[in-house]
Amino acid sequence: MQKLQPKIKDVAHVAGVSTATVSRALTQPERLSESTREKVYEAIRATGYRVNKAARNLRTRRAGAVLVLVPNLGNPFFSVILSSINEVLAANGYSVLVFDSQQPSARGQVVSDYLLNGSVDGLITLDGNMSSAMGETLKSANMLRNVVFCCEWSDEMSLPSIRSDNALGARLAVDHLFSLGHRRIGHVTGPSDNILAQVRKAAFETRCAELGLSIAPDWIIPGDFSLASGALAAEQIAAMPERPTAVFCASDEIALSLISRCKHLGVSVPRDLSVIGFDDLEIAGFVEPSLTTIRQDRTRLGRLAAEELITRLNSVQPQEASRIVLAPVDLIARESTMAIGAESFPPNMA
Amino acid sequence: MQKLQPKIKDVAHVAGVSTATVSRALTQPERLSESTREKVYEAIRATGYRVNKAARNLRTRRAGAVLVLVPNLGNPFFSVILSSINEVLAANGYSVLVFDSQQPSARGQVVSDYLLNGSVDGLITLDGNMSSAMGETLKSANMLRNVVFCCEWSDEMSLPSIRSDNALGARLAVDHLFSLGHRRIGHVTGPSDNILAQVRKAAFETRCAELGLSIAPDWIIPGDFSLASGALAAEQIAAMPERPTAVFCASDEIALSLISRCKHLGVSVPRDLSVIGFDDLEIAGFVEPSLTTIRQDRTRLGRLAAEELITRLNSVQPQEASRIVLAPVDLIARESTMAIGAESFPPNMA
DNA sequence: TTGTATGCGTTATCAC
DNA sequence: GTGATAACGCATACAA
Repeated sequence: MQKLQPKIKDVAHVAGVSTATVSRALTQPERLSESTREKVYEAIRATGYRVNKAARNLRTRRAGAVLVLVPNLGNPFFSVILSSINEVLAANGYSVLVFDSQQPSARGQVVSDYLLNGSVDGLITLDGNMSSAMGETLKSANMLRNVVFCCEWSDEMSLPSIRSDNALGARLAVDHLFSLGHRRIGHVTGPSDNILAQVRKAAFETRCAELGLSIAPDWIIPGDFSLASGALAAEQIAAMPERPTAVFCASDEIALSLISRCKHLGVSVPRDLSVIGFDDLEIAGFVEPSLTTIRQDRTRLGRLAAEELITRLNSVQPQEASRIVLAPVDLIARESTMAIGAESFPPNMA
Repeated sequence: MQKLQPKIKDVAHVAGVSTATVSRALTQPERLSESTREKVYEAIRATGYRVNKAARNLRTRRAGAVLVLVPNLGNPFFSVILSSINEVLAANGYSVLVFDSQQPSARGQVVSDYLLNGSVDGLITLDGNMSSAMGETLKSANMLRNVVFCCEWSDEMSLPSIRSDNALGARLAVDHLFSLGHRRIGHVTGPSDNILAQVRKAAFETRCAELGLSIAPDWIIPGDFSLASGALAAEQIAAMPERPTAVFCASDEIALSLISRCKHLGVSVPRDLSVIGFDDLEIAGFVEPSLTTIRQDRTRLGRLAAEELITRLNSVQPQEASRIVLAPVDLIARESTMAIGAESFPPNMA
């Protein structure tokens, strides 16, 4: 295609040095005398030379790239994380390869290939459902030490994991509602096979028990994090003879659509029902009523995961096998929750 | 790291053939006799061999990867597109490299490197603001024929472009409002340097003129596609002595937050103000009132862009330089717009 | 149909 | 501090 792309040899010729010297100027400039170093730089500028990535990768047996596995790229929750991962990795000279783990494609094979054929040096997965096949792949490729979980994780694999303090988040949610006087609290869950959903639900139940709240079985409504499941949950709640006065949703998407559907059904939020979400999507602050929620610092999650991986990639020493980093969460009190029995409205934080 | 990774030579040895034959089994299986082909496959299975990507790339002078440039990865509008791009490219054996073009990093240099150092074979950019420097880079790398614009584009570069019919969208919006009896229509724009914002605004004004509507200057409210700008626009509208009865927003995010803020300000949507958005984000159907909007088929946009690029990458023949594909848009009428003067409506809980 | 031999562009190992 | 030179692992032109 481009026959004219200069190679290291051309630069060496122009600079009047050997190819080895040019290579050094690129990778360990401090080992050259200043004069030759400048000569080489000048030659590089003059020729417009760029190192050929494939050749370098072949020789160094590294890829300079990281694979990020995202469950459902279309979900707005993940894109911010992806962005901050990208930022940190780019700043450290790594490329970001992205793959949607819920894609129709025969993903097992595809992902394995990335790992085994040297396309990437490491993996950050936002998907906690790692197949055992993939675990085997990682092990066989000696890549277990180059994997970092972000947000989600798998209890079966003891790998480093950057995650929000989900249990704390659930407790904060329950405590918030409790302090507002709520004693009848429901919960719309995430998918039962999702680790986040499991942890949040368990912590919800534990906290309720600690506070002496009795939760009717039908107040635990199965969902899947999606907008659709939030709307469904609203229908169920509206139809209950004994409604909860508040509901803790496992995601903001659930909460947002639940609130909207409730309005349609004549259930007013927060007057008839207080609603609290999880995530703090950007839009949570821009709806009416604005959404009380548990904030996850997605930017930090992505950044920490990227930094953790880079540390591992750069160090020869085996790192602590399964480092778990809990990122803090915060309760963001907005308008979708209010004190029980309280008349009227907004920023009513009793 | 992994000293044991089998190479093509090992497979050849096990299969009792030459390395060339193994290579052929991988790239042009039809040129081998069935017996040897099977022998090779078996050996590959037995050894657990995987092609070394770097070596292949070096030899073939291809990367098997595509760079996708996304302006603000955090914006939910783009992630669905990214997902469908990923799907098509993966199905065709290409990896997806993603880069946030609004990243703090010295992006010009970084992106240029991707293109010049052979990391990628082509580029799909969702960012229409292509710097002239980058245009030069592409030209010098002979990569101009491997670039496809998706969603946004640049009029200065005649490159293939997959985009929604934005002008039609704006017309549909105006016509919808007009048919509902609205004669005083406002518009919240996107960023003035954005091509989509420009086209939508121009088409809005043209259509209004065609319909004989006079638009007060202050009804054209500058925005930037963001939630924040929608809320600001609501403030401005509420404060107007002569309000429009309807407003066409350049994005769903603008529309959604505009509606919410309007409620806070005592302006009821759609009773006092009809609002129509642009994009049809998933959440548009899950808010209350649900959002009337112009639907863009994001999945199709991504898929078409990916397919267009693949066609170009696979063909030696020079393709039509600047093919423009207009993806259809649709008006999705929901609850945020209503006939003027019409008394009440759905969930209008006053 | 299959094997032999060369080169893709770089970095690492030696010497000097 | 710098220069030869041998890999890195694969695909392909050419022979057979």
